Amino acid sequence: MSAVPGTALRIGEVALRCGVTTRTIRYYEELGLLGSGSGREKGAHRLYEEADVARLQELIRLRDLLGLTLDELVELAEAEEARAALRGRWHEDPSDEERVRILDEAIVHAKRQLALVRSRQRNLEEFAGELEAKLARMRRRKRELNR
Amino acid sequence: MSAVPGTALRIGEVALRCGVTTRTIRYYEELGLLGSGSGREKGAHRLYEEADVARLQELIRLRDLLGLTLDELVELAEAEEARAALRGRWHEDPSDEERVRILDEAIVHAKRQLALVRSRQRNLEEFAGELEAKLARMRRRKRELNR
DNA sequence: AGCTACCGTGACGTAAGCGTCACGGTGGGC
DNA sequence: GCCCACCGTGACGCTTACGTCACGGTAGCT
Repeated sequence: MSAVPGTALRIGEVALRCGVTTRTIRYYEELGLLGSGSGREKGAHRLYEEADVARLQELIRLRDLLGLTLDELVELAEAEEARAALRGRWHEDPSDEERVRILDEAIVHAKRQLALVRSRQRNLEEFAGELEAKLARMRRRKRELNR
Repeated sequence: MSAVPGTALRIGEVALRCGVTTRTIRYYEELGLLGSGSGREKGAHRLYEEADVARLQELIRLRDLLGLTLDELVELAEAEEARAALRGRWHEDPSDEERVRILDEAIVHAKRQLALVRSRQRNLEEFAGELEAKLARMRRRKRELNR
């Protein structure tokens, strides 16, 4: 939500790009999932940039592909924000040990998400396998009929 | 729901095995997803067999892995029941042409489900790919720090 | 300044998917 | 026959994830 000029999107645009409604975006902000970031004057329009769109799209993917609830997304986002706070210190205090620690945390986080995705993939593969087997059985029976 | 003796389970057992509550099972029956099958006397306990457990587990998988709504499951089940009605005619009227038609319908159905699963797998693979890339970037930066 | 299209902020509404009583009935072991 | 654990049947409750007004404000264009 920092003020990078030239990439200012209004809520309607963001909603369109992400395939959700503006209501959803405001709701997610209310839950603490999205910006609300650097205080905007009361009544003023929300402004977003590309990074925010990417963020929202990732949230939607976690929701739709992995079936995470919004509460689970909030937990996840809280962990991310803790790391974002660390990232803030990245530029101020460039101690290399500190940087390695920050990276390590981020890596652990990404690995956890990846593990979730992989697990879901395995479940789907098992399911697919059973469906293939069923299909094979039916096709065999059909061939036997055609003889 | 046919009367195969020796495999009679009560609702609580089924719930336990499938990781749901009895309420869920009754609700699914109310929606037409499960037996209610060959009329049971009013007030009598529901009885299930292994096939019913398998059926419920498949429904739960479709719900959890693919995120289908119960309405979508109902549509799916209605199509299945139409085919089950056909299967009834399988043994009465063993015309080979009829059997091929029945098999063809079942095959189309299984293919549709499989396509759904494959599509979901592709989406997950894309997601996993992005996560891997992110991980690789972070690991590279970490190595650069350790030099 | 005025027009138009979009936006912000409550606040109430709603559909899905069960949870949770209350109350009476079932059924299998002793 | 009795007991105890489980079940059936309503019926109302609840949470999640937004939908849907109403009403006033904003901002870019002219």
